[in-house]
Amino acid sequence: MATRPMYEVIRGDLLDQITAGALPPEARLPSEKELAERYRVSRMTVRQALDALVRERLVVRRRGAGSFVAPQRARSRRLNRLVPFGDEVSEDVVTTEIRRLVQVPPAAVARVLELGETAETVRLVRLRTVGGTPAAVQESWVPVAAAPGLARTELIEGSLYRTLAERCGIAVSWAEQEITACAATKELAGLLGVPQRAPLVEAHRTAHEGSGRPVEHASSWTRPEFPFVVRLDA
Amino acid sequence: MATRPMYEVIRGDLLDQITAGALPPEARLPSEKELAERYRVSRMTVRQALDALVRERLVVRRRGAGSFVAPQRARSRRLNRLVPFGDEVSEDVVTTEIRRLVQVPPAAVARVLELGETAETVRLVRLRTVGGTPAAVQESWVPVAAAPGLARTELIEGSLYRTLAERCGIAVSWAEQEITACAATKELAGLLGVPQRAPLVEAHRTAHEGSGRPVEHASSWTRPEFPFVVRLDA
DNA sequence: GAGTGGTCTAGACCACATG
DNA sequence: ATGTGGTCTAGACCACTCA
Repeated sequence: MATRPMYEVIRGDLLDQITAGALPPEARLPSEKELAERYRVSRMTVRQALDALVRERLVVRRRGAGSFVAPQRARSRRLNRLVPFGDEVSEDVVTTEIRRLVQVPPAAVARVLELGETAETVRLVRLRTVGGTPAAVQESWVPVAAAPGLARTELIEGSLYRTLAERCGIAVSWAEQEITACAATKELAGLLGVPQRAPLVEAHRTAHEGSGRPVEHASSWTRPEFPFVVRLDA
Repeated sequence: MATRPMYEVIRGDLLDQITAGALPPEARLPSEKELAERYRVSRMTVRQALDALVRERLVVRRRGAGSFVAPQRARSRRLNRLVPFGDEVSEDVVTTEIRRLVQVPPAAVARVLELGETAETVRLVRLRTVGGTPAAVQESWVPVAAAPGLARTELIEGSLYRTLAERCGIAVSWAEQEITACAATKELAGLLGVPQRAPLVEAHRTAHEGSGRPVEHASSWTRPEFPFVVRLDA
């Protein structure tokens, strides 16, 4: 019996009640004391559960008053998260077309991946389509040394990160992304179905595993109808 | 004596040692037990201090091994934070030119600010200049009702948020931002010194106070040499 | 095996919000 | 005045890492 910690259990129960609507936005949660009694657990353990929900912005605490489900607008979707492309963009059907080859990357890419100038990478170029219209081109480089086998595996549902996780044992944990704008080159214009020199959203991302080792560098070009959404905190 | 909580004191001490370099990246911190003894405090209190540093990504824990200062590359600047424009862009000299007037905003802006169709706002248009070259145009709307006095106050160092905080008692706590691309209109091209139809980074932001009430809606157009940088987590 | 962080207890006193 | 969350104690057992 792989027994989860009690604070995880409590957090899960409260999360279920919040997402199911049994605890609607602004509703008061049971007090810490009451939860402690209900779960036959000490108050510190209840606080661990609530701490997690507060960090996830689902709950706010008010000293002297109680803990409350966060107002809807404070929740703001799954922002600043690394999510598969499909989840990023609505509910429409997402398809992916792939080109893949093994090659030595440009020097700038080798540098951010902390590779020597001659190390090989798997280069993936994907065309993402949403509801039938082309939305984005993504070009990724993954060091061959980091993910042996990637060159010979099919991508799981077009998702590089799922493939790295389930086929190569590499868990991407965080990434830094630069977002800017550019004019469509002739090639991008053709792929994305926009006029040459049309404005595109250009992004450059470096993804890392938990240890901090870089495992992917990617560039993407997206039609402006598909903006990036970011949450900022003070 | 406004006595800070002990876990804040401990966190502060460790933070100082990390930023001063006394505890360099990858260095092992004293064990929780040792810190507890040193500060004459229980281990749970030490853990509160370490929890905070872990959330700030300055420290990583390894069960059975110890707690360590996070590797440099995992820290990644002050990302996903609401910072004054000057802090966003390097060390260059930033100047600001301001136009300000009171007017009823477009319907789309009124809606996100949760205002009636006839409510007035302070509209600020700022031209941001970095090292002498124009970098961005920012257009902000702030409800007059939320910030009475804003219409008659000078901005503190060109910063709307500092002014709201120090002159109007409004603490902006978080914002949601949409980033996309557009082609420079004739007017933007003139202000930013780029050709007409040149690609620009376009962003739309709604900022909220802690209570969740929206206090600003802003749009900005930035030359692509000044990208947005975002950190994403799994 | 010794030391580390992960989880948990059963209390306590305090500052604060609300009726 | 009552009840809430904020802070803190002085222990405990466990799972894990490392020498």
